[in-house]
Amino acid sequence: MNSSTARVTSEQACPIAPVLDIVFSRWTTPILWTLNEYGVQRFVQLHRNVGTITAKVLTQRLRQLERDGLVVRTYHPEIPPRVEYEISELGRSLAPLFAHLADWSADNLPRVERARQEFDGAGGPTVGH
Amino acid sequence: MNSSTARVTSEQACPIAPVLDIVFSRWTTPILWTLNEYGVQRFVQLHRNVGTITAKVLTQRLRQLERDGLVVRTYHPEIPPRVEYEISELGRSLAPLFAHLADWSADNLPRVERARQEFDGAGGPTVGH
DNA sequence: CAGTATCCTTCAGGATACTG
DNA sequence: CAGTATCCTGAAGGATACTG
Repeated sequence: MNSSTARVTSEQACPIAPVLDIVFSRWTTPILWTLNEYGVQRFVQLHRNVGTITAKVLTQRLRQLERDGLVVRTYHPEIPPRVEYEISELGRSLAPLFAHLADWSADNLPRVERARQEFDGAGGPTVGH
Repeated sequence: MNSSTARVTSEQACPIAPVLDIVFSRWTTPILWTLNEYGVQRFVQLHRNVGTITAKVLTQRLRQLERDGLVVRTYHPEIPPRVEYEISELGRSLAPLFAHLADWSADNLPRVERARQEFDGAGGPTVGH
């Protein structure tokens, strides 16, 4: 195995790979975003606010976020039960990053749109082949 | 449909949702990262450097990136053919964002790790239930 | 209310073989 | 070399029904 044939793992190829699973799994950004915007919410409220997600998947993602320390779950043993979800301090530390992303989006999404139209108009990769 | 029952789309719930498909689709960050680090590369080189990705999927992702204007593909009609991939200016504009992400990772990945161990050690969500 | 438990479908992505 | 063409599998996620 020499350096010209060695295959590399995606983690080696990309130092930010590990974070992606944590922060950018499906539904995690809508969940974190609404928790950050609207504060503490019960399960049903979150369900309504996060969009067209099923209860099963919402639960799965919330468990993952709780496990990773980005969200705090509080169970109140009442009847009927009350469960509240809140973004943690660690979760809140993502806010500047999300803002950065929103800025990039505002600045460059139009360029992406134009690139797509050119590409589609020209009819595929690299005209002439 | 009143405000207490209205269901919302994930795009409404999360302004950054549209960018995620563009920038954080699977394999896009390793591809962009290596193109940014090592400069212009031919298909096979990229294939070696990006990690354990198949040629088919690499082609798919490269097409998407080209279409979105993040990558430039140059076809040289020789025999054998030579194709070179390069990150575009638009693609390069993501560098600060990726750096931000790398910083967050360096600062907070350990916290995530600890949170996971606590969660797993405690045996699931919210002890007591 | 806040979830589970099942069943089911889809489809991204891998393996393999082939081509201009 | 730089891909495409096929086939195939597993795992994510939706629909639905049920429970403490």
